[in-house]
Amino acid sequence: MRIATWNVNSIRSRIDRVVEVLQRHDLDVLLLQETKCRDDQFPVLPLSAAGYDVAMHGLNQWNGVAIISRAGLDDVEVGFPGMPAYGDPAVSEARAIGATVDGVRVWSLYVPNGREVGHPHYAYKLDWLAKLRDAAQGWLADDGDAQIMLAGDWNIAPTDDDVWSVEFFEGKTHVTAPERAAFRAVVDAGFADLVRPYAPGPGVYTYWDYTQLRFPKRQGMRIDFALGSPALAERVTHAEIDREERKGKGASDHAPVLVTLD
DNA sequence: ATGGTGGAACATCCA
Repeated sequence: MRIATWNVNSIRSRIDRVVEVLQRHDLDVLLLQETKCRDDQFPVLPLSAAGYDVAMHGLNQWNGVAIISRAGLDDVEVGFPGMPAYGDPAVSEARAIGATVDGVRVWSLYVPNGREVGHPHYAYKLDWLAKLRDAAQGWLADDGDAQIMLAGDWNIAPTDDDVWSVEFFEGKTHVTAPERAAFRAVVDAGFADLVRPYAPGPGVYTYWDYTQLRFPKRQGMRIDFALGSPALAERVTHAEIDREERKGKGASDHAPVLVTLD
């Protein structure tokens, strides 16, 4: 089984690339973030024509997550238990959707950006990650043999090797100690980075800002991850970051991250 | 090895 995660930065503006990625990589499952549309706006037909089903969750033009699968979509769940809301009044955002595909519980996750250190959105980000850790820890406690994938845009560069310049990011979000600790807590709960063994750094990224020629200058960040429970991790036979997909007109600012299971 | 951001309610916000 081949599973990928991708921050697509608008499904409506990228649907042709999504179908092409599904076919080029012979994907069974594609987890999307930043679909940026309501469910009724989601372009389902091109995916149906390609043989895929979709479970989507979008409330407005912001955020939005989806799971595309040609291997089943069971027990679809919107949001994880305990997921925090944001704003005044606090509203639950479209940042998490889960489903079971052929015995694998997959989650498409769009971690809050944080905006600036000290901003309410930064506290929200840390709380969201802590609650995700709690939920995921509970799933493993319930069944230590569960095959669980936590994949998506984590908006965290876990180590200095994961940014093009430590100096550039000093004092900015994505690299602060609390964010890195929150990410590490999920790993420590039993969810390993499934991709890193197959895509070692430094200088290996999943995101490049649209501005300042960041991509051709190879100035990116590794912020998109597929983490897996022990039972899932032992099934991984290959993984890669599709850097080619970041090239050309109409690219997302994120690259797809792919995992192959036996 | 790409083209000086891009996407969305098209005003600004968000990333």
